[in-house]
Amino acid sequence: MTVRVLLAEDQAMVRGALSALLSLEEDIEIVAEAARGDEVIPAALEARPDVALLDIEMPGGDGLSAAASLRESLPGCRVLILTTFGRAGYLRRALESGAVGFLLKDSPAAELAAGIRRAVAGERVVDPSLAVAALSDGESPLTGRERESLAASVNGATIADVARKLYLSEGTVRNHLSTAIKKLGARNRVEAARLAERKGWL
Amino acid sequence: MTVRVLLAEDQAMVRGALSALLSLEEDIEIVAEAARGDEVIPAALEARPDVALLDIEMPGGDGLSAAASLRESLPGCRVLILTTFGRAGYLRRALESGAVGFLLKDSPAAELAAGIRRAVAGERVVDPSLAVAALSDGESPLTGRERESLAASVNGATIADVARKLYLSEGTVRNHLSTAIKKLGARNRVEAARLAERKGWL
DNA sequence: CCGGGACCGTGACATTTGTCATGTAGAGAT
DNA sequence: ATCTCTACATGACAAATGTCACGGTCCCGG
Repeated sequence: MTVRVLLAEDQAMVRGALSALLSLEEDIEIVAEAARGDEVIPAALEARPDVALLDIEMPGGDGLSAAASLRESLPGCRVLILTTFGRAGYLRRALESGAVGFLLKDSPAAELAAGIRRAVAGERVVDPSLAVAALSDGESPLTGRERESLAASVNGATIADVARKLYLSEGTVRNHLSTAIKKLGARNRVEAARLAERKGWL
Repeated sequence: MTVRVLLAEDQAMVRGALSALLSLEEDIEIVAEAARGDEVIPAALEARPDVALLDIEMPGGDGLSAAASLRESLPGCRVLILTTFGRAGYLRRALESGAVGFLLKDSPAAELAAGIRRAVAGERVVDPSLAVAALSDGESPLTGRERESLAASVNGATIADVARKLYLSEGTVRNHLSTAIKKLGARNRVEAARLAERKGWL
């Protein structure tokens, strides 16, 4: 009885390599591949996989929202998230989205097949060190507006730009950014954005 | 006659997957692996590969400088750079470092083995679209000090911090950043840094 | 109902950042 | 020798950013 796997990963060479890696396993079969977030659902409906292996960072919609929709349209399919970044916020959101596991590309290659088998067996698959980090990092201290303001100013946008985008006064945006900066112990909104980003709070 | 390959890539799972992919080829053999930049030279001296496949972004020294040292300590070994980012500056620096090829992780998986064979045959291996981009992007318009000032202010450092680090007056740093901003058509030093970074000019 | 308390919104004010005019030094052309 | 061009350095000034004190709304527990 082989496990039917859908593989979603945007970098073609990595996708092909992972496919080769999994094809070495007798009991695992790649039945569908996706290069973009919005290709996941159609491919899954077509191929009916037992397990979906999703990257987070993809063009056309990220893996977390794909996981959520997959949860609805194909409830029997277990979702495993496979990503580069061990951000606590990612893990939390992944589990909220109905994923049963969270693997890091930094982990040994052998854990991939093992994780798939454990997912099929109904277990949760989470890197232990990552779970600890998620607990210690905890929840985001940012309020909704603070998060929005910070997120809108990541790529060099002016405060005036952010204010326009959020339909707020410039003073208000400055204030939200200021409190965010203080909460995160940063010197700038730039540094604040970097820190929040790294924790997965954006 | 099999090709002996060294594989340097920091993400263990990707490394294992690429290894599996290449092992499927009859005429290719992985004789060494490295997870960090500074492991490349020792591993190469030990295993004497015909081809070194190097990622750029690695802890412990990047793949470009590893390529340069490899050029000296093992001149017979062809160097192929394998990276996520098709930045023009990366390509230029890679070729300056003595690499014979430059592959993108976005390319199809089949190009990897093909690229290795072409490298062994003495050909240059460069993605054509990337070569065009490199030519159109051209050289960096930034002067030395401008580049330094920008690079020092990427992660949210204050102008005062940058001035201290470079032993300059604050006004001077402001001026270098200002010209850099104007040259790149940016609104901020943040945006300027992002643009320059993406072109590989940092 | 009546405080807290959390979140949001705003303008005044101080600090930081970006722009400009100006000056110096070296390299190459005339 | 002089002229020109580029890179570098600096301080004065204008514009953007960060901080602060203040109100308003909503919700929850007493």
